[in-house]
Amino acid sequence: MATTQKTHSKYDFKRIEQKWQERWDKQGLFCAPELPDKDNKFYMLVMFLYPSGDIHMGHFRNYIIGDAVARRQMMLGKQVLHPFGWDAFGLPAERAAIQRGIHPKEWTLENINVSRATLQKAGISYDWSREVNSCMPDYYKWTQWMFIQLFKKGLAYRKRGYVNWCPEDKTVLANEQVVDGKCERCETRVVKKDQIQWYFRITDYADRLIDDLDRLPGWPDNVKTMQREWIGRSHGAEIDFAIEHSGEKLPVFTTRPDTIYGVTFMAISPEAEILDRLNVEREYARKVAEYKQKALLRTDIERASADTEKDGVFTGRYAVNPFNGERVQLWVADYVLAGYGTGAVMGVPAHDSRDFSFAKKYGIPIKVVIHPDDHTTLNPNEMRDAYVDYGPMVNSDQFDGLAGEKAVSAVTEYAAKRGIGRRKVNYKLKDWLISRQRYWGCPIPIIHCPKCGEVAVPDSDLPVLLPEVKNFQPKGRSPLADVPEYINVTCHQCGGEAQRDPDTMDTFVCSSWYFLRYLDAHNEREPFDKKKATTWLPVDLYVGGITHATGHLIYFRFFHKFLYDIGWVDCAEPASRLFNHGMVMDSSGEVMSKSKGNVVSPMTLIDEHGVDVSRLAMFFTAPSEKEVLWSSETVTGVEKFAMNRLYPMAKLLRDSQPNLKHYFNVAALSADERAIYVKLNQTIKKVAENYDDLQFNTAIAALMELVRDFDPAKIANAELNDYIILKTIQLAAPMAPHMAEEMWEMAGFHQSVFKSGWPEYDPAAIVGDTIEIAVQVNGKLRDTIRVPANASQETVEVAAFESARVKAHIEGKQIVKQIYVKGRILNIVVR
RNA sequence: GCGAAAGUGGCGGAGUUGGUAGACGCGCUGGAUUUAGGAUCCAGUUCCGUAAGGAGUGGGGGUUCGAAUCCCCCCUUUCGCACCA
Repeated sequence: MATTQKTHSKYDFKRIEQKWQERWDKQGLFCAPELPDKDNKFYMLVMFLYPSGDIHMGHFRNYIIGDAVARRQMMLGKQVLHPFGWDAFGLPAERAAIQRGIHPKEWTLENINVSRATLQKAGISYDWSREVNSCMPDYYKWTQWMFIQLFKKGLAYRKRGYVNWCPEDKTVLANEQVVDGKCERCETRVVKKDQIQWYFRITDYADRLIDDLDRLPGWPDNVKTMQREWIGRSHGAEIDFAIEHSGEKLPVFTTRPDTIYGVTFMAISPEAEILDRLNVEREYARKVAEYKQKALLRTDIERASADTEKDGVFTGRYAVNPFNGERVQLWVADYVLAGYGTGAVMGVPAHDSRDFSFAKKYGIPIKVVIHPDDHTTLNPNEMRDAYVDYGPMVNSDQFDGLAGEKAVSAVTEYAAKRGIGRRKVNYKLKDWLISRQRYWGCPIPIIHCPKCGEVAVPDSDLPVLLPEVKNFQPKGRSPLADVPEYINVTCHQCGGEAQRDPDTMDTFVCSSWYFLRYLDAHNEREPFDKKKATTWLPVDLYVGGITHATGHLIYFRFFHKFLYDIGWVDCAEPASRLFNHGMVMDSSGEVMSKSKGNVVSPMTLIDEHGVDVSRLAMFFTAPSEKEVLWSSETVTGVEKFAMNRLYPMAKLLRDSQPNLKHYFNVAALSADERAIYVKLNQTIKKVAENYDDLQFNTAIAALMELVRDFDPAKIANAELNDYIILKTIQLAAPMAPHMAEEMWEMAGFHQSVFKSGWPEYDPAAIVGDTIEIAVQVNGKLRDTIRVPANASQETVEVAAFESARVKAHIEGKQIVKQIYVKGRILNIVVR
C-alpha cells in the first residue's frame, strides 16, 4: 500500500465518535419498528445488566458481540430489534446500600445512569426507547401479573418444607443459588430450615424442558447437556413397603427393580415426615431424635461429600418386602436425600455401592441377586464393593434368569399387576423456591385472609407498590412484615381484615420474562401485545455468559412455555440460537472482581484508544467463545491496522462512484487488478462466514490481509480502486462502526453505511488466474508449482515432473500411482 | 467418582472438516529513516542443520497415497454434576 500523509489522516476518535453517536440518535437508526415483517425480522438479545457499578470488560465483550451482529443484520436488510435494560432488583444492591447507608433504589438508579452512559459512549446500537427496568412499578406490575397467572393455574403455591437458608443474608435460596453448599452471593454455608415458602411448579414442565432441547439445534451442546443433567430425569419403579406395627406404607423409588430380592434393609432420610408417625419405641427414640438433630445441622456439603462415611441409626421398626415377605430393618440415614424420590431407599448392598458401605459398617446382610453373567457367580463374603452392572437375576423366584431391561420391566409389571408398585419417573429438578425474606424485590401480590385463604390481588390493584421504608436490614423475616400500612389490608373477596404476603420474589422471576417486555415496553394495559410477540419471537440470537446455564436459561424457558400454554406466545421456545461468550480475566487469569481490585474498565481503554480500536482489540484477541486474559498489548496490532492502514484508505478514493451492486468483468482487468479483485471477493466470502459464526478474530485477520494487499499504484481502473475501498469499509463497519461511518461519509455518501447493504461476493472471481499446487512424493511435500487455475491433471503432472526437486526424489524409482486433488495437491507414490 | 470439552511456535491464535501446519497479530532479531523515540518502513522469526535435508500439532499405537483433523490406549488442563437410589 502506498505511504500516506500522516498529518491529514489523523483519526480524531473523540470528535468522530460523538458526531456519529449524535447522528444515529437523531436519525433513530436503531429504533426497531413496532411490527416488523415476520420473515424479515431479527431479534438480537443480550442478557440485561445487573447494575452493580459500571460495566466491566466482560460486559463490554458481551455487548459488542451483540452489537456487531445487530449491525450486520441491519446491513443485510433485516428489521433489527436490539434492546437493553436493567435487572435491577436483588440482594447485592441491598447489601451495597446497607454498607453505604443509602437506599437500594438510589444506589441502583445511580449505577444505571453510569452504565447507560458508558454503553452509549461505546456506541452500542440499542433501541433505548424500549429500555426496561425491573425495579420500576411499570415493569414489576407485570412481574406480579405473571405470578398471578401462575397462581391461578396452580403453578405458584406455598408449602412447608426444609429449605436452603443463608444465615448471612437471612433469606432462603433456590437450589440453583446454592453452589458447593454455599450461598452463591456471599459464600456463606447454607443450612436447612423448616419453613413455609412460595414455589413455582417448574417440575410440571420437566419433561418438556428436556424433550424440547432436541428442537434447539442453535444451542450449544454443553448447555443442553447441563440442563438435561440438572433436570435429571430417571426412569424406574416405585415399590410399596409396609412398615410393621405402624399401619404405614412406605413407597421407595428405584431404577433397579431387578434387585428387589436383594433388599436387606431400608433407609429413610432424617427429614422424612413419616418418621414422626412411626411411634418409634422408647429405647430407639432418643437415638433417632439425636441423629435427626445432628443431620439437620450438618451442611449439605458435609452430608453429600463422597468421602464422608455413611452413618445412620436403626429405628427398631421393620419394613416388609412385598415381593417375598421378608422383614428388613428400617434405618434413618442422612445419605438418603429428603427431596428426591420418596425420601426413602431400599437397601441393596450387593448391587449398590452406597448401600454396600452402609451395610458393611453396620453388619447388615449382603444378598446377591444379580450375577455378572450366566457362568460367573458372586460370593457376598468376598465382595469388596457392590456389583452394580446388569446381569441375570438369581435368588429371585420366578424372575430368575431374566436380565437387564427385560428384568426391570418384568418386575415392574408384576408389581403393577399386584398393586404393590408402579412405573415411575423421577427428576432431580425441584420446584423453584421464589419467595425471599428481603426488601429489595418485587412484592408478592397475594393477600392472606383468615376466611378466604390466599387471595390474588386483582389486576386493577396492580402493581402492589414496594413501600419506601428506611429500615430494610435483613433480620430473618421479611422487612415488609414490619410495615403495618403495607401489611394490613382488606380482603378483596370478603372485605374482612387480611394481611399482605410480606415476601418479595427472587430476582430470577423478574428476569424470566424481560425479553418479552422489550417488545412492548410502554404498554399500560398488558404485559405485551400478543401480535407483537408472535411477530418478533423467537429471539434469533441470545448472547450471554455460560454462568446462567442451569439457572436463568431454564427459568426463562419455563416461563415462555407457560405463556405458550396460556396463549400469550405462539412458539414453544423463547430463543432459537444461544451463544455463550468466554469470560474476561485479568492478565494472570484471575476473574475480575471489585474485591480483588483487578477490574479493568472498558472506559479506560476507550478513553485512551477510542471505541472502535477497543472493540477491534477485544474481538481480535481470541475467538468469542474462549476465555480472554486481558492485556493491553492486544491493542497495539489492531490500532496500527485501524489508524495506519484502514482509515487512510478513505483518502485513496478517486471519486469514481462505482456501482456497488455490479461485478467487474475479470477479463477486462489487468493481472494485478484481477489479483486484488479476487482477494476482495475471497475476503467478502470469508468475512461473511466469520460474522455468521461470530468468529470476529478471523474476520479481522482477513481484512488485514486484504488491506495489506491493496496497492492503488497497481490499480489503473479508478472504479475498481474505489469499489475495493468501499467494500472494505462495509465489511469492517459492524466491528468498527464509527470509523466506517466517517470513511463512508468521506466517500461522499449521505446515508449511513448501515443502510448501504451487505457486500455479496462475485462467484466468478473467487479463484485467481493461477493457483499453487503442492507436489508430494510419498506424502511428503517436495515442491509447489504454479499452474493456470483451470489446468488439467495432465498439465499439473507435466509441470510437476519438470521440477528438479521432485525429480530428485523419484529418480530410479518406480511410480506406483498418482493421486491428484483438484486445485490442491498432487501426490506421487513411488517404490 | 461421573459427564463434557480441549491440548498447535516465546505468546494470543489460524488451519477450507482427511490434502502445502503455523494465516493474522504480539513479542523478538537485523536493517532503513529520524536530533531522538516506546513513531514509521523493510526483512527475518516452529525446532535441529552453513546447506542439502531431517523432525514436528500432549505421549504411544493404528487406518490411509496422505492425519492437528478419523480410531484405540495413556497423560494433562478446564468446565459441569457431585450419595439423585
